[in-house]
Amino acid sequence: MIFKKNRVKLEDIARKLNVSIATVSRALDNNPRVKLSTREAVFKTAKMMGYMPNQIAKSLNSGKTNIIGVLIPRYDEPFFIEVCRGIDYYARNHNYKILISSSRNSYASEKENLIYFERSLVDGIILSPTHETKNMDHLKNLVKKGIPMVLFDNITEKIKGADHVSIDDKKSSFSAVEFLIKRGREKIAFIGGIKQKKVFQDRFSGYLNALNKYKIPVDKNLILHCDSLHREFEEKEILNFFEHLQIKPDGVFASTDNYGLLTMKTLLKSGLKIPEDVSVIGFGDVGLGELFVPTLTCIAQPSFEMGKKAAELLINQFNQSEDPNYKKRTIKLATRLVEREST
Amino acid sequence: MIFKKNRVKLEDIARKLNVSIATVSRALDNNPRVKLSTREAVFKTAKMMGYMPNQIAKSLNSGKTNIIGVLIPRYDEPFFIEVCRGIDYYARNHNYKILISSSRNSYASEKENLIYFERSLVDGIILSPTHETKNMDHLKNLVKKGIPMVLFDNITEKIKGADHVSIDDKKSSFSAVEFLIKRGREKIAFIGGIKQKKVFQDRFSGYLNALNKYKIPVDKNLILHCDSLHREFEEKEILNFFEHLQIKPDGVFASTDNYGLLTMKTLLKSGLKIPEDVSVIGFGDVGLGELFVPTLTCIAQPSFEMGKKAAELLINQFNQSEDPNYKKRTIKLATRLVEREST
DNA sequence: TAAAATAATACAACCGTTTGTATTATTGTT
DNA sequence: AACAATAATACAAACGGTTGTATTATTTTA
Repeated sequence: MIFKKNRVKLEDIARKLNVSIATVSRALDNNPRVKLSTREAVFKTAKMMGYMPNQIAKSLNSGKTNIIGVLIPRYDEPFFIEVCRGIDYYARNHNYKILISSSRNSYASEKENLIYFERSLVDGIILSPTHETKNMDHLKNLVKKGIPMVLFDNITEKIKGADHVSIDDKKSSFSAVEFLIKRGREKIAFIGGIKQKKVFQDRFSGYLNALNKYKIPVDKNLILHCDSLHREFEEKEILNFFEHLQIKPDGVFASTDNYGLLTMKTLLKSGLKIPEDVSVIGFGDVGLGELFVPTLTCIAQPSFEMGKKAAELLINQFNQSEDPNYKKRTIKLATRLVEREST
Repeated sequence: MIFKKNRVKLEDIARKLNVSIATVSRALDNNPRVKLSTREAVFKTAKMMGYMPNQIAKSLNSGKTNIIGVLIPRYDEPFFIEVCRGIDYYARNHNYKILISSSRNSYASEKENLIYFERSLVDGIILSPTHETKNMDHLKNLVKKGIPMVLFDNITEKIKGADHVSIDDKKSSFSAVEFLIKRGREKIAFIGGIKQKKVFQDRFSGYLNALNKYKIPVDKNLILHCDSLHREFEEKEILNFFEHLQIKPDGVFASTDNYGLLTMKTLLKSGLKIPEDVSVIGFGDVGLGELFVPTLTCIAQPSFEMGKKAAELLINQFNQSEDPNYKKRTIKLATRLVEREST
């Protein structure tokens, strides 16, 4: 690291001006304790020498890094990227940077990443637990140590001392399915994601609740829980499911937009017309739905907002860190149904 | 930052065991200079007390952060996310972390972010310049200071002392257009991106070169350079373009997959059949093309590989940092044409 | 013009590690 | 048992800043 050795530091400026390091430090901070003329000289010299403060040294003695650790289950999911954008947006405006990491759907990796965050002294953590994360002790321990934390999206279990941001998955999917039912659909298929994941469990519950309310019998054949962790396999799973279906559905509730698109693709190929023969509704609204023909009706989840809110809650925690009774919050953001051509 | 105050540090372990801090430090490092029994006691106590090394202090001391700064023009472009995944993959395996930031297509923000990277003492930088970045002085200065750097994707100008990774945009788009021509297409439209951006200029050149070679006259009406910086507007631009076209094209070369999909959507809506009436070919292969019906033929750009390669080059630079004559490299990764249903 | 008040600056400790060197403890040799 | 050799550990400086307190320089006051 040659370049780090040659860095201009306070000492260099001090030597050049024949003043102490402390004076230079205060001068750059525009501290009135330093004579104006000295301050000006320091500024000038600092600029001339190309001085750049060493953030590491600052952090070491302030105990603050101004970095928020963000842990998501995967990068290749537009929802998470949107959330990150939201976090970044809010954080940037409040002088924080974000350090994003992916747990790649692995509990072990989640733990590892959190350890790294802790070692690096991030000021706080925002994360969405993986589907493998059943035991929350690693999170509870961090919170117990006093590390500010906000959970979002897939909240299996609430953690005392942390904030939570999510949507009401049950209610949202209920209304999606109800929407199909009110349009006269009765053979409604469900395409879910990894069964162990809370959000998908909830979306499934919502589906069941809606059928129940309208006294529509549940047909197990119309239910698919995808469990591919990678894009390439999802399509095959869905294709396979519809190919082997005896009864053709007249409606499909897909628990993500991606599943919704793959469903439409499969159905179209099998010769069905959307929405005439079958209506399809997705979940997420991550920008994919509008690309397709027909465009996909879906439950719009406010991803960017979710990120912004998570960052806001976290930064509030920072500012309240002196107050042990600061009340943590659980926020459910509103979703809405965006009607497009597929229904 | 209460939690940082309560952190267990070497001193606490040292005090408990009645040894010096230096001994604890060496013991945890498994240094044979420390008696085995002492080492064991230190390990045990460290574990018991929940010791976690302070990365900031380590970095200050070593002058190494083990962090790679990654700067991309935008988050909401799957290509960049794929590149980041590739960087992350390689970096992770070599004990580096990545700090991703977005310049949001702004030259000013690019400069700001680089300053932040420099202050934070990242060990090196991987970036894709924005379309606004004409003057490369800020990059040259960093390189001159000795900061390892790798540029990828949109390389306006090569920087002496940095590595470069990209594809051959001209050749790739040439072959895309040639492919259409060989299929008998003659009225081939071009959908480009921001004109100021090198990659799009090159893709346009490739288009022109192909027409030239096959003596097909260039029709300005068939050429569109999109300059929306946000998703929402791109569709309108493309819709508008095709609506006002007098002559209907029999082929379209879209310089990104997203443009390709939007094009297909527009053409399908106007009643044309793909690929019967018009063939469409995209660029990127970022996972969108397979969702659509018909699936999109495209030039596949090895995004993940590009990230991996960039990280590899950067980390090589780290290891050669003592050698001022270490030869920097410019790598062009191969693209390939993936034929799907749209042609 | 000397003492008091205040402005300007310097000194030194600290943040939590690492690491070269000095010191002390233990072992081996005769 | 005395000394050398070696093992084990302690001391202290360094990384680059910040900040409380001490010191020096200047101005004000009587």
